[in-house]
Amino acid sequence: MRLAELSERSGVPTATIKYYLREGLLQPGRRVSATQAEYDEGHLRRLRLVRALIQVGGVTVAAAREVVAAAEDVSLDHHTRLGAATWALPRVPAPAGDDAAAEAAREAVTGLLARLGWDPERAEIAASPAYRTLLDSVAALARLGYPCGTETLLPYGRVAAEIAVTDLDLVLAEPTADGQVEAAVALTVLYEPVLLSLRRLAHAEESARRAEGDGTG
Amino acid sequence: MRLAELSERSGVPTATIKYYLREGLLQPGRRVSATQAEYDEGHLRRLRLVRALIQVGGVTVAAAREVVAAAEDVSLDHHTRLGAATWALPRVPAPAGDDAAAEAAREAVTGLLARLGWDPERAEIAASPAYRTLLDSVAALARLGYPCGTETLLPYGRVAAEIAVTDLDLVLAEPTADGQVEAAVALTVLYEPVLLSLRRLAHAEESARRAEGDGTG
DNA sequence: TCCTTCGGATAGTGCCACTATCCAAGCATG
DNA sequence: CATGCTTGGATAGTGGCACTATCCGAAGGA
Repeated sequence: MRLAELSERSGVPTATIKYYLREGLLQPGRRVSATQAEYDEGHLRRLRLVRALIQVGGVTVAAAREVVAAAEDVSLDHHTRLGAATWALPRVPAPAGDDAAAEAAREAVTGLLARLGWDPERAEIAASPAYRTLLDSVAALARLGYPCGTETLLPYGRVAAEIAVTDLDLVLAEPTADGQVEAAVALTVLYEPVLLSLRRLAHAEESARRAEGDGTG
Repeated sequence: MRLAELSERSGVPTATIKYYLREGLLQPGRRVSATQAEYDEGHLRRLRLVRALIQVGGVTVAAAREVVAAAEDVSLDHHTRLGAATWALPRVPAPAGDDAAAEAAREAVTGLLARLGWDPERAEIAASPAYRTLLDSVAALARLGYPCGTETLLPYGRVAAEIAVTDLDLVLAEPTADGQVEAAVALTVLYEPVLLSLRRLAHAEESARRAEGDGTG
């Protein structure tokens, strides 16, 4: 199909598709003449994924490029490619920190990993962007004086472990290796807003229940 | 204290504090002369909260203004003020949608609420921004062909309900009403990156375990 | 007195995700 | 073959956002 058709079927403006091509989020089409290129279903599928990552997942264009590059890099082993989504989302410009709160955060998180039985030496954990984000977020909580010690974090860690099992099952349900990689990216990122929204709704539900229960609501 | 001291103690540049004052994220200080104003510990605390919301929580300045306005609006009842954080974070510019995927999302989410025993008529749920975000996110998953039916969503809903109980306990542990409101805002927003980071780390841990377990490296 | 500091106002910066315009090379029709 | 529309690539511009740099007159301090 032509670029115009790719645009029509995906709902993405041609100008935006050209931008994505320039930025390397999409492989160039097969050149069929000096001024024409041919795109296939793979391009359409990739385009839809990229759009969802950016619009729904809130991923930046630069991060999306990292993600898709890792996901389609066949020189990496399957396990590494599955982790692609995890390794490309800072989302936080690291508000620095070498104060007491940062130290408390380090301590709380180290204790948390121990309590969860997660290996703190594992490179996938200690060196990951998510680990930095976790430290920064916990430090921010500490700076505001809110409880965020190991015991406070534990329920969140348990819940994360539980969800991860569900997530992995969904990913591994995909029949092909490439399908699993794409699923890992899509499900990791797109279930984030789902989870956060559900948490907020659960807050409303739980708060309303308690208000009703104690007769003050 | 003067604006300069407020800046020094919070680590926020004076120009940025002025900007926040202009945008209504911070109450003006007590005017002590035509060119001087006095700020107190309350301003410092509020400033730290706003900074954390924006830098760590990724909240926009406009949304932060909504949140703090609702949180300090004494004309609202306690329950409504506690919900302030829930009501001010679109984070997603609503990618439209009245297609089959949107319909499937509506159906799956309705079923989910039923299975969780949440009241779909409750205004705090059905009318909340989080509900829209949830529908949009599920629709995006459906558009990509990933499983997101009621049964698939159920584990995430259960986990959200579980976390909400923990969250509410933390909020209600605050002794004062104002403290609870601020805690609701801070903990709702700042535990989001904590939860998402932990989920990513759990992915890495779980994936590595499975890879070790089945001997494929 | 003189010099710094204060707070308020205004305009500008840098980044990001597009988006509008232009261009030359096809292709399609009479 | 002429004509006009379409295509894909290149370039520059737009709008939004979160600051940030500069200027100003008034106040305070040595």
